Amino acid sequence: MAESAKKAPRRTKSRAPASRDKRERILAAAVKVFAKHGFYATRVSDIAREAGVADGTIYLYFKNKDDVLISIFDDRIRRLIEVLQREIASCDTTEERLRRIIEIQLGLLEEERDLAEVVTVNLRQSSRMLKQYATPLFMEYLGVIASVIADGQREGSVRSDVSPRLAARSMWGGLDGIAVTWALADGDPANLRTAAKQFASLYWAGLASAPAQNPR
Amino acid sequence: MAESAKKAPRRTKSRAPASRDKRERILAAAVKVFAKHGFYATRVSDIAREAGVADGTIYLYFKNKDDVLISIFDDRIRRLIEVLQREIASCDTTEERLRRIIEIQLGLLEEERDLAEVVTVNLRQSSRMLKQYATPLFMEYLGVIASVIADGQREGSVRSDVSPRLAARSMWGGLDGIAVTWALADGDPANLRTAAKQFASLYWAGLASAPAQNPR
Amino acid sequence: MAESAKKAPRRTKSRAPASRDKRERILAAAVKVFAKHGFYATRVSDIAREAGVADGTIYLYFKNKDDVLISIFDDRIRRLIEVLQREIASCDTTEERLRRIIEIQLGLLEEERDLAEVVTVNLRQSSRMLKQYATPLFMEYLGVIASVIADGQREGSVRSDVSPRLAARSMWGGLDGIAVTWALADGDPANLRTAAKQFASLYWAGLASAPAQNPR
Amino acid sequence: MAESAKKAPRRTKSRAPASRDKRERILAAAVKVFAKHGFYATRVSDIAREAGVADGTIYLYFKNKDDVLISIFDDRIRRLIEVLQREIASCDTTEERLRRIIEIQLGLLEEERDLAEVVTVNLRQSSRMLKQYATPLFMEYLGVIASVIADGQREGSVRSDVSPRLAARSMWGGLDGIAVTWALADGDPANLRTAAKQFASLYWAGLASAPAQNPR
DNA sequence: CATGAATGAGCATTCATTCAT
DNA sequence: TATGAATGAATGCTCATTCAT
Repeated sequence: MAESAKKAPRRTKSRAPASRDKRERILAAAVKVFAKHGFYATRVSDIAREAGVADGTIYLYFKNKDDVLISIFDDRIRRLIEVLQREIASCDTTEERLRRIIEIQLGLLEEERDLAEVVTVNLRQSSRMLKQYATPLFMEYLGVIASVIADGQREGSVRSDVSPRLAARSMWGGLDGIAVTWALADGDPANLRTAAKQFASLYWAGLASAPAQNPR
Repeated sequence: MAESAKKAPRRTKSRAPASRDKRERILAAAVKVFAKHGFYATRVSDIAREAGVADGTIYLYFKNKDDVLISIFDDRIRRLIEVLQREIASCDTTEERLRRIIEIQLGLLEEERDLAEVVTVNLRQSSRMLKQYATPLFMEYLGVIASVIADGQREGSVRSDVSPRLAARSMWGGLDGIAVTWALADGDPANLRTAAKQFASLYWAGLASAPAQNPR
Repeated sequence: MAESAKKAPRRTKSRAPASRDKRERILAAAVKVFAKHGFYATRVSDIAREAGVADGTIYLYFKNKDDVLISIFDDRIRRLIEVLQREIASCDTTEERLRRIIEIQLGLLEEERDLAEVVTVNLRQSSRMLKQYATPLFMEYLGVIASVIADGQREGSVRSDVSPRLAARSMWGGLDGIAVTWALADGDPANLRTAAKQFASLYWAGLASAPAQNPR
Repeated sequence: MAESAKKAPRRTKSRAPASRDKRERILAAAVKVFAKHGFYATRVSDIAREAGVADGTIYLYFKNKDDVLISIFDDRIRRLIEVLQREIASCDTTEERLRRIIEIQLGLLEEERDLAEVVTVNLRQSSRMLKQYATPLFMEYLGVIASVIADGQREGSVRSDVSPRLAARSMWGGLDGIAVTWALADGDPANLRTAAKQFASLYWAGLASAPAQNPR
């Protein structure tokens, strides 16, 4: 504290909206490095360097490394759910709603590929504790999709012989499968948009109650 | 934990049968502990204890811990592909073939839940190296499904406006999504069988070229 | 544990100087334990304990165990070379210079017997990497001696029918041979001083260009 | 023993003068690999492979890895001492005897460079136990040289103001120094022979009692 | 609040040695 | 005797976490 020569430069940002800002910066950094190297291969110091803070600082905002990952889920997925719900509300038909969800979930890959990678890849490795935290949130996300489907069943646009929950699971899984292989293989945005359209068509064809919905 | 079955022979050093048998035992043990604690949380000594061998013995059969995981993929998935191809050959229609694949992939969960967990969970965490090894094999697996779909398109039973590759991806993903949430949630075999039926219906409805295949 | 000696200076927040101290302490500890047990038999934790630091701390200052040994060579021999050159500069004749070198090299044994042991013993075991690092430095040391001899030849005090390089090698070897056997055998400082005198006489007699240099 | 398919090939030599022969082969192999990689970096299995025997076989002939190195010293140096003594006996003058010793010790490098490397390099690393065994033998070797010098002093050809023991040490050391740097640097046999001549001249000039022995 | 040097538990891997065959 | 699969103790190194400044 008495060392003069040190305080001067202060390269760690402008000090103003500190707390909130720094937490955010750490999360963003974590998303980036987790996506690149995976949770286990990422060192806390990697996150710190990427965020431009000291290692110890991370422990002022998060309980431990696990907590950083948990917080990503918490922050980001919660936000995603909000976006989803807003979009859903602005759609008129169930088909449109599902199409929108598909676009958003796959679109996430383009806009925030890192985040998608983290959510997708890291949901599974996780320690027990992490699983405990991440699962409910993930279930909530699935719940949003499931309720769109359930609503569709109620209004008659969706066949009633499938469990909304199951349909939601398989939709999420299908999208995830596309995402994983897309990331593994080409990574071309154009292909992704084509994939979104085809998947939507496929999925809605499977789900719609009416006859003849397969486009010729 | 195999306590009973193991203690009897105990360090009587039944040297003879060795090699093949022991490698197999290590792999089986690895599947078990990887499934329970995940790849990263599993120590090599855990595998060794489970397999009833010394730590060092593992290195007589595998290059390192990564190699154990890779070998699981290699051995097991290769076997799975063989089973799949045999089953496919014995089916008459594309619908039947896809239904069979769905049953097998989900059925794997019941018979070899640990293996399914390992394959499912660990395909993604993995180091670069692992990814390198696992991906081609996984692509081969997808290829089997894709070719069934392509065949279906050729014979006219499958709509031709979707890429077989994409359809395969989303099918695998859907099944995987069901598997993950099933494992995370209930884990009741009955539910799994129901899920298989519903998913098959859903998926085929989406994929079939003809009209009106949605059961009333 | 160095409790006392450490807390005092603690002034400079600028990590480097504070570090300097600890790095030095680790090197000193390493010299001590390497000398006692040899490089291979010494565990990193031995060095750490001797230095009063944690195992991990060593890796803040050195890349690995090899690097510790390399650093000893680097630091110490560089220092030795400097001393040598300063001393050489302050001598008037070649004979005096060589006598001085002999005294210094053998004298090192008394003052820093551990260091001498490490330098002497470990120059040879070493991994390839170590050899790579140690050799050039050692060659530089030999070069100092060789240039003294070459100067002697130029001014006519040293016979010109021997290669300065070879003469330097054999001088270093002779001193080293004395050192090794001295350490192995008695270890009596008095004997060492006698040895230094006799060797100087012997060596100069062999090297001098003039006749009759054997003292009666 | 009951496995038929195994005994047939019998690639492990002709079985006749087994024991002696095999021990010898192991020692020769050990010299080779110790020279190449050093004692510590050499695995017992390396020696075994080089010798064409099984790992376990080595323990039928030697107590442990250390014992192999000790045995090399014992066998080889004992032999070297014998050679030296025979050669010495066949020389007429002290000068000639020393010249012969120099030639033999340096010549060893050419003929049995590996052995020289082992003796030279490994004398020093060694565990305590090894030191215990190797030192006396080494001292015996030095004793041979020392006694030649002592004889020379008695007959008046060698100056009497140096300790024969010290002279022997420095001679061995000088030769060793030349050897080490020769191995490190060029490795050209021609240079080695030149070195032998120069060193002999240098050394004898230093040691001789008479005046004017420096060749013009 | 922020820092980053220090800590030390934890773990993969190696390899000398044993021993059933 | 000879074998080599199996053993398991031993250890270098990493990295999440702490805490004095």
